[in-house]
Amino acid sequence: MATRTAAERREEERQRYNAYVATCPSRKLLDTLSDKWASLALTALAHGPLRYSELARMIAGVSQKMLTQTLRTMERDGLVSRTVTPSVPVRVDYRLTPLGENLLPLLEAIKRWAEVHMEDVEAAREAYDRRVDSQP
Amino acid sequence: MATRTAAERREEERQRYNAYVATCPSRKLLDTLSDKWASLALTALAHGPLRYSELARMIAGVSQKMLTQTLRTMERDGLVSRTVTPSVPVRVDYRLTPLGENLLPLLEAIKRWAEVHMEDVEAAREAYDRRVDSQP
DNA sequence: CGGAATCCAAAGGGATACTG
DNA sequence: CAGTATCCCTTTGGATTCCG
Repeated sequence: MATRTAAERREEERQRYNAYVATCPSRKLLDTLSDKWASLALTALAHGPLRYSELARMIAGVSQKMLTQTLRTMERDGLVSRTVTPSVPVRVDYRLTPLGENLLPLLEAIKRWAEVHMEDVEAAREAYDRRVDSQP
Repeated sequence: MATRTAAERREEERQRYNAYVATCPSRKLLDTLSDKWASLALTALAHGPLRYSELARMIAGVSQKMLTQTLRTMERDGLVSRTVTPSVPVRVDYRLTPLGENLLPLLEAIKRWAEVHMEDVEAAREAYDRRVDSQP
């Protein structure tokens, strides 16, 4: 049956990739960092704990769904901790764990590389686009 | 017209994010590195140029479409260069540019951080999952 | 050999409405 | 306030086919 075979092959490929990700720490870390809002949340929390609504305001453009999802993932990964104060209304604070703080210097390194080299990338892109545009 | 307004709002959000990405080098860099196959291609090319088919074999699990797309993007970003030898059949080699080579140490830094700390992340995940599972 | 073009399924993610 | 649940559009990416 062609359909089933194709689906199975797809599943195999997916698992091959997952297996790779599972054994490759760098890949796992990149997956975490590149989560659309994770690095933003991480740097937002760099200077102290914040409430959910404060985070939502600082990370302009994030939807409530994605903010919650991002924070959950980061909590699960041990990068942030979540503290509920059972007042009325409830108050929830997020703060970096030591592990999360440990990640900040790496983000800094990424930022530094980017600040130094991204204009070269920009220039390369423009040059590339000019080349392509001038080709019929 | 509700439909049009919703679509416009969505478009605005998208552009807000794009505007942010455009002004944030770190975010741009993370977008590049986290491209599912970019870091793999980068490290595959670390020790010298490779042909298209060689890359395809080294990066097991990548589809031809994604490999091509990744290489195009990296070429546009000035990270790799593409050389066509017009023989029959054609031969195409990819190699890192100086800019691309310059990125390798950063990948190394990411790899080192991951190797040192990802087991903490693993442990945090298991602890988190145990906590959640034991809650009805 | 090294692609480009097309098609389609699956995942991602925003909007909205509801809850403790 | 800080979420959860649902709906549904958009994007991603694999499979397949065709080309120089």
